[in-house]
Amino acid sequence: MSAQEAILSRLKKTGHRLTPQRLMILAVIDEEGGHVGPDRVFERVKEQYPYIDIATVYRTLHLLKKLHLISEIDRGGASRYEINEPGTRHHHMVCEECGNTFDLPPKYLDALRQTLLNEVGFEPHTEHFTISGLCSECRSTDKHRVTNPADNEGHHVG
Amino acid sequence: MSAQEAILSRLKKTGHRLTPQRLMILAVIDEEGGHVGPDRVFERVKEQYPYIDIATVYRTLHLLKKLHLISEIDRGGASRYEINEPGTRHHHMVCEECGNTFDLPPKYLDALRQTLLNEVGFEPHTEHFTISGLCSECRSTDKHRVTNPADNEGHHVG
DNA sequence: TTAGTTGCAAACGCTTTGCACCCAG
DNA sequence: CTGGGTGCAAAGCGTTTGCAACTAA
Repeated sequence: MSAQEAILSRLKKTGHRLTPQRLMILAVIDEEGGHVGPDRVFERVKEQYPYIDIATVYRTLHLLKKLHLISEIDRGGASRYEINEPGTRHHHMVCEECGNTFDLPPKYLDALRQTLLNEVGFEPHTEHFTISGLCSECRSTDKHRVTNPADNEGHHVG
Repeated sequence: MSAQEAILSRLKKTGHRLTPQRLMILAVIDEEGGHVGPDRVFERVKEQYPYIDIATVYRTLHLLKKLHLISEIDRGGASRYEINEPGTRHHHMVCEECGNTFDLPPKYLDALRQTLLNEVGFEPHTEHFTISGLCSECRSTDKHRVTNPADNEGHHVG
Protein backbone atom coordinates (compact mmCIF):
# COMPACT_ATOMS: atom_id res chain seq x y z
CA MET A 1 0.00 0.00 0.00
CA SER A 2 1.41 3.32 -1.03
CA ALA A 3 1.63 6.25 1.33
CA GLN A 4 -1.02 7.92 -0.75
CA GLU A 5 -3.47 5.08 -0.40
CA ALA A 6 -2.89 4.95 3.32
CA ILE A 7 -3.68 8.60 3.53
CA LEU A 8 -6.82 8.29 1.50
CA SER A 9 -8.18 5.52 3.69
CA ARG A 10 -7.25 7.48 6.75
CA LEU A 11 -9.11 10.47 5.39
CA LYS A 12 -12.24 8.42 4.91
CA LYS A 13 -12.01 6.90 8.35
CA THR A 14 -11.89 10.28 9.98
CA GLY A 15 -14.99 11.41 8.21
CA HIS A 16 -13.33 13.53 5.60
CA ARG A 17 -13.91 13.56 1.91
CA LEU A 18 -11.86 12.58 -1.05
CA THR A 19 -11.93 15.52 -3.38
CA PRO A 20 -10.05 15.93 -6.63
CA GLN A 21 -8.21 18.85 -5.11
CA ARG A 22 -6.93 16.74 -2.24
CA LEU A 23 -5.91 14.00 -4.61
CA MET A 24 -3.93 16.44 -6.67
CA ILE A 25 -2.33 18.05 -3.65
CA LEU A 26 -1.37 14.65 -2.29
CA ALA A 27 0.06 13.58 -5.61
CA VAL A 28 2.25 16.64 -5.70
CA ILE A 29 3.52 16.21 -2.15
CA ASP A 30 4.24 12.59 -2.94
CA GLU A 31 6.04 13.34 -6.19
CA GLU A 32 8.14 16.06 -4.70
CA GLY A 33 9.39 13.59 -2.15
CA GLY A 34 9.48 15.93 0.80
CA HIS A 35 10.17 19.50 1.78
CA VAL A 36 7.43 21.04 -0.30
CA GLY A 37 6.10 24.46 0.48
CA PRO A 38 2.51 25.62 0.05
CA ASP A 39 3.52 27.86 -2.81
CA ARG A 40 5.17 25.01 -4.69
CA VAL A 41 2.20 22.73 -4.13
CA PHE A 42 -0.09 25.47 -5.35
CA GLU A 43 2.01 26.01 -8.45
CA ARG A 44 2.21 22.36 -9.32
CA VAL A 45 -1.48 21.63 -8.80
CA LYS A 46 -2.43 24.68 -10.82
CA GLU A 47 -0.69 23.16 -13.80
CA GLN A 48 -3.36 20.53 -14.05
CA TYR A 49 -6.22 22.39 -12.40
CA PRO A 50 -5.98 26.17 -12.81
CA TYR A 51 -8.93 26.88 -10.54
CA ILE A 52 -7.24 25.55 -7.43
CA ASP A 53 -7.16 28.16 -4.69
CA ILE A 54 -4.21 28.80 -2.43
CA ALA A 55 -6.59 28.68 0.51
CA THR A 56 -7.50 25.13 -0.38
CA VAL A 57 -3.84 24.21 -0.39
CA TYR A 58 -3.35 25.67 3.07
CA ARG A 59 -6.50 24.05 4.42
CA THR A 60 -5.52 20.68 3.02
CA LEU A 61 -2.00 20.88 4.37
CA HIS A 62 -3.33 21.76 7.79
CA LEU A 63 -5.83 18.93 7.68
CA LEU A 64 -3.23 16.37 6.67
CA LYS A 65 -0.91 17.61 9.35
CA LYS A 66 -3.64 17.38 11.96
CA LEU A 67 -4.26 13.78 10.94
CA HIS A 68 -0.50 13.17 11.23
CA LEU A 69 -0.36 12.16 7.63
CA ILE A 70 2.21 14.74 6.71
CA SER A 71 4.70 16.62 8.84
CA GLU A 72 5.66 20.21 8.88
CA ILE A 73 9.39 20.54 8.65
CA ASP A 74 11.33 23.07 10.60
CA ARG A 75 13.00 25.03 7.88
CA GLY A 76 13.76 28.57 8.97
CA GLY A 77 10.92 30.80 7.88
CA ALA A 78 9.18 29.01 5.04
CA SER A 79 6.93 26.13 5.99
CA ARG A 80 7.67 22.82 4.33
CA TYR A 81 5.82 19.55 4.40
CA GLU A 82 6.54 15.93 3.73
CA ILE A 83 4.58 12.69 3.77
CA ASN A 84 4.71 10.62 6.95
CA GLU A 85 5.69 7.15 5.93
CA PRO A 86 5.43 4.82 8.89
CA GLY A 87 8.73 3.40 10.07
CA THR A 88 10.77 5.84 8.10
CA ARG A 89 13.17 7.98 9.97
CA HIS A 90 13.63 11.23 8.13
CA HIS A 91 16.86 12.97 8.70
CA HIS A 92 17.93 15.32 6.03
CA MET A 93 20.78 17.56 5.18
CA VAL A 94 19.90 20.42 2.92
CA CYS A 95 22.64 22.12 0.99
CA GLU A 96 22.14 25.85 1.07
CA GLU A 97 24.20 26.24 -2.07
CA CYS A 98 22.65 23.79 -4.53
CA GLY A 99 19.43 23.14 -2.65
CA ASN A 100 19.74 19.39 -2.81
CA THR A 101 18.55 17.20 0.01
CA PHE A 102 20.65 14.34 1.33
CA ASP A 103 19.83 11.52 3.67
CA LEU A 104 21.38 11.56 7.07
CA PRO A 105 21.77 8.12 8.64
CA PRO A 106 19.96 7.99 11.98
CA LYS A 107 23.01 6.93 13.96
CA TYR A 108 24.53 10.39 13.83
CA LEU A 109 21.53 11.96 15.41
CA ASP A 110 21.07 9.19 17.89
CA ALA A 111 24.32 10.16 19.52
CA LEU A 112 23.29 13.80 19.82
CA ARG A 113 19.84 12.83 20.94
CA GLN A 114 21.10 10.61 23.73
CA THR A 115 23.63 13.16 24.87
CA LEU A 116 21.04 15.90 25.07
CA LEU A 117 18.65 13.67 26.93
CA ASN A 118 21.19 12.52 29.45
CA GLU A 119 23.19 15.66 30.00
CA VAL A 120 20.76 18.47 29.34
CA GLY A 121 17.40 16.85 29.91
CA PHE A 122 16.15 18.04 26.55
CA GLU A 123 14.34 15.59 24.33
CA PRO A 124 14.92 16.56 20.71
CA HIS A 125 12.26 15.81 18.19
CA THR A 126 14.52 14.24 15.65
CA GLU A 127 11.88 12.40 13.67
CA HIS A 128 11.90 14.98 10.96
CA PHE A 129 15.16 16.64 11.72
CA THR A 130 16.75 18.76 9.04
CA ILE A 131 20.14 20.39 9.17
CA SER A 132 21.38 22.88 6.62
CA GLY A 133 24.86 23.51 5.41
CA LEU A 134 27.13 22.79 2.47
CA CYS A 135 27.25 19.44 0.74
CA SER A 136 30.60 17.94 -0.15
CA GLU A 137 30.27 18.85 -3.78
CA CYS A 138 29.45 22.48 -3.18
CA ARG A 139 32.17 22.66 -0.56
CA SER A 140 34.83 21.87 -3.11
CA THR A 141 33.21 24.14 -5.67
CA ASP A 142 33.12 27.01 -3.22
CA LYS A 143 36.58 26.54 -1.81
CA HIS A 144 37.93 29.54 -3.58
CA ARG A 145 35.16 31.81 -2.50
CA VAL A 146 36.20 34.76 -0.38
CA THR A 147 33.14 36.87 0.08
CA ASN A 148 29.93 35.76 1.64
CA PRO A 149 27.00 36.76 -0.55
CA ALA A 150 24.69 36.62 2.42
CA ASP A 151 26.12 39.55 4.32
CA ASN A 152 27.45 41.88 1.74
CA GLU A 153 26.62 45.31 2.95
CA GLY A 154 28.84 47.78 1.20
CA HIS A 155 30.05 49.64 4.24
CA HIS A 156 33.74 49.62 4.68
CA VAL A 157 34.97 48.74 8.11
CA GLY A 158 37.54 51.21 9.23
CA MET B 1 33.88 46.69 27.90
CA SER B 2 30.24 45.77 27.86
CA ALA B 3 28.60 44.31 24.82
CA GLN B 4 26.65 47.51 24.48
CA GLU B 5 29.75 49.67 24.43
CA ALA B 6 31.34 47.41 21.85
CA ILE B 7 28.32 47.77 19.71
CA LEU B 8 28.24 51.52 20.01
CA SER B 9 31.86 51.86 19.00
CA ARG B 10 31.28 49.47 16.15
CA LEU B 11 28.35 51.56 15.01
CA LYS B 12 30.48 54.67 14.94
CA LYS B 13 33.28 52.96 13.11
CA THR B 14 31.00 51.84 10.35
CA GLY B 15 29.69 55.32 9.80
CA HIS B 16 26.40 54.92 11.55
CA ARG B 17 24.82 57.17 14.09
CA LEU B 18 24.05 56.82 17.73
CA THR B 19 20.45 57.75 18.13
CA PRO B 20 18.37 57.58 21.30
CA GLN B 21 16.17 55.02 19.60
CA ARG B 22 19.08 52.72 18.94
CA LEU B 23 20.32 53.14 22.47
CA MET B 24 16.93 52.17 23.80
CA ILE B 25 16.59 49.23 21.46
CA LEU B 26 20.05 48.01 22.41
CA ALA B 27 19.30 48.38 26.10
CA VAL B 28 16.19 46.26 25.73
CA ILE B 29 17.93 43.50 23.78
CA ASP B 30 20.67 43.52 26.37
CA GLU B 31 18.29 43.43 29.32
CA GLU B 32 16.21 40.66 27.86
CA GLY B 33 19.33 38.56 27.65
CA GLY B 34 18.59 37.05 24.29
CA HIS B 35 15.80 35.56 22.24
CA VAL B 36 13.88 38.79 21.85
CA GLY B 37 11.42 39.36 19.08
CA PRO B 38 10.79 42.64 17.28
CA ASP B 39 7.39 42.93 18.90
CA ARG B 40 8.80 42.56 22.38
CA VAL B 41 11.53 45.09 21.68
CA PHE B 42 8.93 47.48 20.35
CA GLU B 43 6.75 47.04 23.40
CA ARG B 44 9.57 47.55 25.85
CA VAL B 45 11.01 50.60 24.14
CA LYS B 46 7.58 52.15 23.87
CA GLU B 47 7.33 52.12 27.63
CA GLN B 48 9.98 54.80 27.84
CA TYR B 49 9.49 56.42 24.45
CA PRO B 50 5.94 56.11 23.13
CA TYR B 51 6.76 57.59 19.74
CA ILE B 52 9.06 54.75 18.72
CA ASP B 53 7.95 53.20 15.46
CA ILE B 54 7.94 49.50 14.73
CA ALA B 55 9.71 50.24 11.46
CA THR B 56 12.58 51.74 13.39
CA VAL B 57 12.83 48.59 15.45
CA TYR B 58 13.01 46.43 12.35
CA ARG B 59 15.50 48.70 10.66
CA THR B 60 17.70 48.75 13.74
CA LEU B 61 17.57 44.99 14.16
CA HIS B 62 18.54 44.51 10.54
CA LEU B 63 21.38 46.96 10.84
CA LEU B 64 22.76 45.34 13.95
CA LYS B 65 22.49 41.95 12.35
CA LYS B 66 24.28 43.16 9.25
CA LEU B 67 27.10 44.42 11.44
CA HIS B 68 27.14 41.02 13.15
CA LEU B 69 26.43 42.64 16.46
CA ILE B 70 23.34 40.61 17.08
CA SER B 71 22.24 37.28 15.68
CA GLU B 72 18.94 36.17 14.35
CA ILE B 73 17.89 32.89 15.84
CA ASP B 74 16.38 30.29 13.60
CA ARG B 75 13.05 29.73 15.23
CA GLY B 76 10.22 28.33 13.24
CA GLY B 77 8.23 31.34 12.15
CA ALA B 78 8.91 34.13 14.63
CA SER B 79 12.24 35.91 14.35
CA ARG B 80 14.27 36.29 17.50
CA TYR B 81 17.47 38.11 18.17
CA GLU B 82 20.25 38.05 20.69
CA ILE B 83 23.41 40.01 21.33
CA ASN B 84 26.62 38.59 19.89
CA GLU B 85 28.97 38.49 22.81
CA PRO B 86 32.37 37.24 21.74
CA GLY B 87 33.17 33.90 23.30
CA THR B 88 29.61 33.10 24.19
CA ARG B 89 28.89 31.09 21.09
CA HIS B 90 26.02 28.71 21.55
CA HIS B 91 23.08 27.08 19.87
CA HIS B 92 19.46 26.81 20.78
CA MET B 93 16.85 24.35 21.83
CA VAL B 94 13.25 25.33 21.39
CA CYS B 95 10.60 23.56 23.41
CA GLU B 96 7.62 22.83 21.23
CA GLU B 97 5.39 22.63 24.25
CA CYS B 98 6.06 25.82 26.19
CA GLY B 99 7.81 27.69 23.41
CA ASN B 100 10.78 28.65 25.53
CA THR B 101 14.24 28.80 24.04
CA PHE B 102 17.25 27.39 25.81
CA ASP B 103 20.93 27.80 25.16
CA LEU B 104 22.86 24.79 23.98
CA PRO B 105 26.61 24.80 24.65
CA PRO B 106 28.67 24.36 21.48
CA LYS B 107 30.37 21.17 22.55
CA TYR B 108 27.30 19.07 21.92
CA LEU B 109 27.08 20.18 18.35
CA ASP B 110 30.77 20.17 17.69
CA ALA B 111 30.76 16.41 17.88
CA LEU B 112 28.00 16.10 15.32
CA ARG B 113 29.59 18.72 13.18
CA GLN B 114 32.94 16.98 13.11
CA THR B 115 31.39 13.61 12.46
CA LEU B 116 29.37 14.90 9.55
CA LEU B 117 32.38 16.63 8.10
CA ASN B 118 34.63 13.61 8.38
CA GLU B 119 32.26 10.80 7.58
CA VAL B 120 29.67 12.36 5.30
CA GLY B 121 31.50 15.31 3.87
CA PHE B 122 28.68 17.63 4.79
CA GLU B 123 29.51 20.92 6.46
CA PRO B 124 26.61 21.93 8.68
CA HIS B 125 25.96 25.60 9.20
CA THR B 126 25.73 25.46 12.93
CA GLU B 127 26.14 29.15 13.68
CA HIS B 128 22.47 29.60 14.11
CA PHE B 129 21.57 26.03 14.76
CA THR B 130 18.28 25.39 16.51
CA ILE B 131 16.83 22.08 17.50
CA SER B 132 13.27 21.61 18.66
CA GLY B 133 11.87 19.16 21.12
CA LEU B 134 10.69 18.99 24.72
CA CYS B 135 12.44 20.76 27.56
CA SER B 136 13.00 18.90 30.79
CA GLU B 137 10.22 20.71 32.55
CA CYS B 138 7.64 19.98 29.91
CA ARG B 139 8.84 16.41 29.69
CA SER B 140 7.96 15.76 33.30
CA THR B 141 4.70 17.66 32.98
CA ASP B 142 3.75 15.75 29.90
CA LYS B 143 4.88 12.34 30.98
CA HIS B 144 1.44 10.92 31.35
CA ARG B 145 -0.14 12.63 28.47
CA VAL B 146 -2.27 10.43 26.27
CA THR B 147 -3.05 12.74 23.39
CA ASN B 148 -0.61 13.53 20.67
CA PRO B 149 1.24 16.79 21.24
CA ALA B 150 1.09 17.58 17.55
CA ASP B 151 -2.55 18.52 17.58
CA ASN B 152 -2.67 20.10 20.96
CA GLU B 153 -4.77 23.23 20.72
CA GLY B 154 -4.39 24.40 24.28
CA HIS B 155 -1.32 25.79 25.93
CA HIS B 156 1.24 24.49 28.26
CA VAL B 157 -0.10 23.76 31.70
CA GLY B 158 2.42 25.39 33.94
C1' DT C 1 -30.19 15.01 1.21
C1' DT C 2 -26.56 17.39 3.95
C1' DA C 3 -22.48 18.38 6.10
C1' DG C 4 -17.82 18.80 4.52
C1' DT C 5 -15.34 21.35 0.93
C1' DT C 6 -14.41 24.75 -2.39
C1' DG C 7 -13.41 29.41 -4.70
C1' DC C 8 -13.53 33.98 -4.01
C1' DA C 9 -12.42 38.03 -1.70
C1' DA C 10 -11.35 40.29 2.11
C1' DA C 11 -8.88 40.39 6.38
C1' DC C 12 -5.04 39.24 8.86
C1' DG C 13 -0.24 39.77 11.22
C1' DC C 14 4.26 40.60 10.42
C1' DT C 15 7.56 43.00 7.79
C1' DT C 16 9.12 46.35 4.38
C1' DT C 17 9.22 50.73 1.87
C1' DG C 18 8.45 55.72 0.10
C1' DC C 19 8.56 60.02 1.74
C1' DA C 20 9.14 64.45 4.09
C1' DC C 21 11.05 66.09 8.16
C1' DC C 22 14.61 65.81 11.69
C1' DC C 23 19.01 65.58 14.04
C1' DA C 24 23.81 63.42 15.17
C1' DG C 25 28.21 64.19 13.64
C1' DC D 1 25.43 72.03 7.14
C1' DT D 2 24.58 67.01 5.34
C1' DG D 3 23.36 62.64 4.86
C1' DG D 4 21.80 59.13 7.75
C1' DG D 5 17.76 58.23 10.71
C1' DT D 6 13.01 58.77 12.12
C1' DG D 7 7.83 58.63 12.19
C1' DC D 8 4.07 57.98 9.50
C1' DA D 9 1.30 55.76 6.27
C1' DA D 10 0.82 52.62 2.86
C1' DA D 11 2.12 48.66 0.57
C1' DG D 12 3.91 43.84 0.52
C1' DC D 13 3.68 39.02 1.46
C1' DG D 14 2.33 34.68 3.23
C1' DT D 15 -1.45 32.93 5.67
C1' DT D 16 -6.22 32.77 7.42
C1' DT D 17 -11.25 33.38 7.41
C1' DG D 18 -16.36 34.46 6.24
C1' DC D 19 -19.47 33.16 3.09
C1' DA D 20 -22.41 31.35 -0.55
C1' DA D 21 -22.24 27.77 -3.90
C1' DC D 22 -21.03 23.16 -4.68
C1' DT D 23 -20.45 18.13 -4.12
C1' DA D 24 -18.94 13.58 -2.14
C1' DA D 25 -21.04 10.19 0.50
